[in-house]
Amino acid sequence: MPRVNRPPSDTSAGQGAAPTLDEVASRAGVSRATASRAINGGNRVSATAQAAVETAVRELGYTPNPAARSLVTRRTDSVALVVPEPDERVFSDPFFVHTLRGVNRMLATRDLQLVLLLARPGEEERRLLRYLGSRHIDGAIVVSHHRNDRLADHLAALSLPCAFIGRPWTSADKVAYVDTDNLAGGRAATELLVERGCRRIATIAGPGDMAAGIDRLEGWRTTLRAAGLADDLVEHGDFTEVGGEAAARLLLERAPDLDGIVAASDLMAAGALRVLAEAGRVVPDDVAVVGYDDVGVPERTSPTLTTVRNPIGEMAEQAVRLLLEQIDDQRGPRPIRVIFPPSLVRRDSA
Amino acid sequence: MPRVNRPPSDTSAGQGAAPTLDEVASRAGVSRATASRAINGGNRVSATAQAAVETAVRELGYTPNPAARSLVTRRTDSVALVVPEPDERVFSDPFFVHTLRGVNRMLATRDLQLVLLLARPGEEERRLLRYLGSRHIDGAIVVSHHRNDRLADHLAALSLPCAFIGRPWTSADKVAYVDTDNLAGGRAATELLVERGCRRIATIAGPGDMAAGIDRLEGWRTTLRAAGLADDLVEHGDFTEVGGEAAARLLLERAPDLDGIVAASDLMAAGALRVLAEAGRVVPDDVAVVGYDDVGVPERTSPTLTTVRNPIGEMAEQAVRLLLEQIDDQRGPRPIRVIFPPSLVRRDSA
DNA sequence: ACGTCCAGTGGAAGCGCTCCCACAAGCCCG
DNA sequence: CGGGCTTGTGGGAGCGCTTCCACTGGACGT
Repeated sequence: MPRVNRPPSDTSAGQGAAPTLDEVASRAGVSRATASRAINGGNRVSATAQAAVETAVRELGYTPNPAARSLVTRRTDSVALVVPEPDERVFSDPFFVHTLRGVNRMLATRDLQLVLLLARPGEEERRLLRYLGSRHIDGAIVVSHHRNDRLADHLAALSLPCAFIGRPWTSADKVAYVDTDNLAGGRAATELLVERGCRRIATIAGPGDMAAGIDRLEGWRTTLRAAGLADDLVEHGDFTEVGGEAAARLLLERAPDLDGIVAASDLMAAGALRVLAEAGRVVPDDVAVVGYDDVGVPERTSPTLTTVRNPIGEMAEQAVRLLLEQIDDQRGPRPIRVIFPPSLVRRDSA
Repeated sequence: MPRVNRPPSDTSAGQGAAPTLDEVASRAGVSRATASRAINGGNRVSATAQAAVETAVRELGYTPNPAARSLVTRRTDSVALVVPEPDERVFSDPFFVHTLRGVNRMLATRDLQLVLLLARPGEEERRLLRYLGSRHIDGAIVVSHHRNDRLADHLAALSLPCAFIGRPWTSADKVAYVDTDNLAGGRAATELLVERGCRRIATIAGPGDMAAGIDRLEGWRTTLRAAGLADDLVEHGDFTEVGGEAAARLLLERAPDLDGIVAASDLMAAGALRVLAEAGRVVPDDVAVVGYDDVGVPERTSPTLTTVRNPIGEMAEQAVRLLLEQIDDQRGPRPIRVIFPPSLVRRDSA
């Protein structure tokens, strides 16, 4: 006695229920196995069978059931983008936005889906880890920003394929990551000003709990010391324009004679430009300004911003590539790292 | 002869392989059925069995396999957030960012995952629709922004549970959506200025292909006409600060005597404030300014911005609620709509 | 002529889970 | 004290798919 569990109406063409592989197979006059092969790349399938299956698929509007598929393949074809989000900064940051788009674009080419995981530390982090450990996704890309973020440890322990964008604070030797050389970037920006003849060079540094902030500041500092200049003019900003304005005002107050500013982000540099203009300083003649990132902002300021280019697109791309490698040859995660060199982009502000 | 397909090493405790329900069950001394019940809410399970299962789960570090589960339940417990993304505007818009966070927060409470789907019209849209039609997700939230966006039609045809944030351009009678009354908002802002005594009131409108832009503009226009004032001072911006600056400059040039500006976003209003300050106009005495949205920006401008509050958080929340209703009682999608009234928030700029 | 090989194929065994159903107790009621 | 409950339980049948394996027949080498 065959089981008939479906609603009676379903005996008909059944618009409501999605077609299954069985239906495709019988319509194409082949077995389920052959139909499956035909659909997945057509290995070891005769041309006739292939064509028949393709026709059946089209006529039925068949789409494979992803749950059934991933139950057996143990792949979900989706990867997580993990964003520790202690505040809204992440989103206002063009850096992050471009990362997101880069990752998304790259994944799309491989037909992988992006699952966005926002998680503040604390309760949400537990949820996050639980999720990551549940075979929901094939791997994770982590936008690593903040200091006390033990995600890398946990991911390494989970042995889930993952790639960090930005060096993780812990377990940097256990996971794969891409990064730029922020130290070199900070140095390059500062050296430009020194060579230009600036002698009183300030910096608007990033937050002290983010690698990008710390390293760029350090690059600024070493360069100044090497040049025998004072390195006392430091104000921290939060990578935003408003933060940059506030910092610039403070600096101007502390050192009315300053003749150069290295900002740790373009947005902060833009804020500084505005403050300098208000204060009647001419850029770059009175004060030269260098930004950081070069994504979107620098062309639009006035004057246009000389900046250190952060190859965000390539970084995102590379991160995805590292991730896919790990997913593909399942020897587990491997701690590869790729560091991109920064490059100076000269425009009008310095 | 039993099938032994696993690698030999797996006979042992098998750290590598994830534990299955079977293992939990046998460890707890119950059947798989009982274990399943215990894990899913514990209905019709004795206290002892419940406890035994919970212990086993903990000891084994068991997590249900989502693929297996959704294969039978026909639920994936994840919903898509669809963002038509013709350009980067979406991300720089605080409105969008807050929507994202609101949706995410709301979904988190129900343990649903957010799958972010960015799709430019064109090739990517095909991919998107294919994805949506494949039982990958239980439903979709669509941030509806742009005019020639036929997503609503397609979703209605797919009969996939969905909810739009912002009235869709087509099929508005077939799908559920939440929106604010942008017309009323535009009116309220303008009326405030009229009552204040402004007589030469300009507007910085949003893009002409977005509902929010059009409706707010229309609200401005009807109010001015009703008051017997001229409605010729219109400049369009792109919802950004830079756009607002440009528009304000243009307006000031066209009508040096203007005494009021209604901006379709806070960011544009902030840009206008800056231009007005540069031009030596005192806000609100010379020129009164009203913004729109009230999310983050208005408190930080100087002077602080009077604005029309857009209840973004509640909208996102409500959208998720509409979606969940449809998902829960599977009578298919229903075209409910919820319109939020805007409210005026008075600060210093008007 | 015969074995060998290999491209194609279908049968069937699961992947790990939920849930229907049958069944065993214990309970209360008349 | 037997019939009906409710409550808890396990057996087992799938969900829709991939993939192992055994098998066929024709092309090929010797």
